[in-house]
Amino acid sequence: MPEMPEVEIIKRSLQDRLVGRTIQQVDIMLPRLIKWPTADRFQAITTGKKITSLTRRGKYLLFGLEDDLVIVVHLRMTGKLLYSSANTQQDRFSRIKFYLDNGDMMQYADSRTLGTLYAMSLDELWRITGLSSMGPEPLSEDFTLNYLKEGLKKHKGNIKALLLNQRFIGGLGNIYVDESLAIAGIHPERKADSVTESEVDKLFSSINAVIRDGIEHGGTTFRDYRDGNGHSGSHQFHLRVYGRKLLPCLICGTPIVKIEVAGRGTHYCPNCQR
DNA sequence: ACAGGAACCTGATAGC
DNA sequence: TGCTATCAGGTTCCTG
Repeated sequence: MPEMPEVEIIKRSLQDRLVGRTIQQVDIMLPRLIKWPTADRFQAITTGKKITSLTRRGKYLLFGLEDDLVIVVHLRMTGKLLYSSANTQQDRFSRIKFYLDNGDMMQYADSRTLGTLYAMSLDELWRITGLSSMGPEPLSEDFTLNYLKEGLKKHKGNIKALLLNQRFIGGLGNIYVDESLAIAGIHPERKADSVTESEVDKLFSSINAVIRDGIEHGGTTFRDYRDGNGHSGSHQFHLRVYGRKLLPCLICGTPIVKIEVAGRGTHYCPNCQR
């Protein structure tokens, strides 16, 4: 469900409330969500630990704990982290609860149960391949125009699949890729190596702009995305193509088309994007 | 290298 | 109303 802007907002909404708190109790209602180590070990090594930091890498959240331990969470499609008082009615899809030393809790809720959680020491993070092999993120120093240019040049496949590949760029997902391509005027089925110099320039700035705007608007709430306090974002009101099938393009009025590319629903303007 | 499909899962919604 | 099909902000693995 969430892409990098949504995960960033979740991080910001939880950071101040969690850092410094101690995890007093962990209830795991759905053990198979724990991918490392076992659910029992996860519970044993996190219980009683103080949370020392909360950071994000791509779509992963990393809860730093004392003793150089870390809890890693990937929300996949429908995962949520919700902070509340411990006696609040639990979410309908609550799967894991972290009870804190101040009488509050953070629950991991997930309707499709595709999310993944890990607990390990910092020097074991290499075990999470999606994390350790992740490419540079938009808005970061490592994500340069030249990196994008060279990467596109080397790829024979279509550009949408490449932009979705987290090894190439960390954090982009289906919505923000469609939006980036729309602003840059590039058809999602274009071969990556066919993109021209001036198009790469536009794409580079559109990727950064779309991610920056997404964060500024508190994320995109299309269905069930919420931040750590249960609040919706508003970037859905700023989307150019995603979810706008048959609606007029905001630039030229041509109806937005929806097709399948790289196995994902893909929206674009057939007039503006070539 | 790359495309396509399946798998992991469940819920909301559209269509009949 | 009730059944069936389709789709979903993600990632990984397998086959051709």
